[in-house]
Amino acid sequence: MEVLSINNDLYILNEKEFVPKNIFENGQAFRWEKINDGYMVVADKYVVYIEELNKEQLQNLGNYDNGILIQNGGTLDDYERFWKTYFNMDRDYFLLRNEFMSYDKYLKEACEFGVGLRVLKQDLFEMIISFIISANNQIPKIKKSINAISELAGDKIYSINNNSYYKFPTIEQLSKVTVEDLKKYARVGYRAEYIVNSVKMIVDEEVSLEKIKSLPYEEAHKELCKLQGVGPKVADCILLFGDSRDEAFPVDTWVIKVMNEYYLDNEKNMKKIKEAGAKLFKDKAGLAQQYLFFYARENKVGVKKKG
DNA sequence: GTCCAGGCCAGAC
DNA sequence: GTCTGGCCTGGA
Repeated sequence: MEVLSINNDLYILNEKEFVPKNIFENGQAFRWEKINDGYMVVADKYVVYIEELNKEQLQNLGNYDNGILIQNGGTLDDYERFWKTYFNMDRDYFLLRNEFMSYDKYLKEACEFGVGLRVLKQDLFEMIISFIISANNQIPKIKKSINAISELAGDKIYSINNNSYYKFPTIEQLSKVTVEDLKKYARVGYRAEYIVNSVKMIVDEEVSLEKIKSLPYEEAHKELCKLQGVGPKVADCILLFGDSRDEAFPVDTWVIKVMNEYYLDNEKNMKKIKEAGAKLFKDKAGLAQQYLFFYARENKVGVKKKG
């Protein structure tokens, strides 16, 4: 793997374990938009366009086998300080998949299907709010709500043509937004109270984000569940995508389907499904979950066909 | 009009 | 502790 920065654009070269679709369309991130063959992504203070390089571009850069463009991603310093962490570039996904492929034939198939998937390390506070919104909701709506909240309270970071992009608000900024505005502009419905109350609990340090980062997984999970609108599934998403807790195993409808299709027999108890995940995949349950989830949703595993 | 979506909460047992 | 019904909203 090699990283270049040319004219404020970053290039990640000769890294096969990096497929934008498998990273962004995997339910872990919401601040992206499919444009042409790539993705417009807002992360921290950055607004970037990410796409796979074609043969000509690879040749011009110096005969690389494959590569990713992060347009407007910044300098190598930006890479070291932000992108490297955001994309978890220190994790060797090739090794990880090889390990998983020896587990069982289902995980093997999911790992082959999901080559290039990576679990992001995003901002903890942003993940808390994002996944409170995600409950009983669908991705296009979640994305709209989060963009609206960013526009409502966050700093403007970039404008192009008539589009403006906003950073996700800080705790301080979001604490000033009212339930009424969240309902009216962000269309989050009954989740508005959850957001306002949870932000207040964080501001008042009834729940400390620093503490959560330092606690062992089980205790961090318990701590997050004190927040309104945060249950077991949402807490696991927050820990997996916002704090790189690989043992977190979010059980959503797709995981219920895929676990019952391959590992369990019509188990409906979420807690038991989660325990099965922990037993099967141990301290890497969250990573296995990502491959299984992606495979299940893309292939509609466990969905009864009509007719 | 009806149904449901990447769950949580409150109340009942 | 475990189970059930209700829920904002927008699109099928």
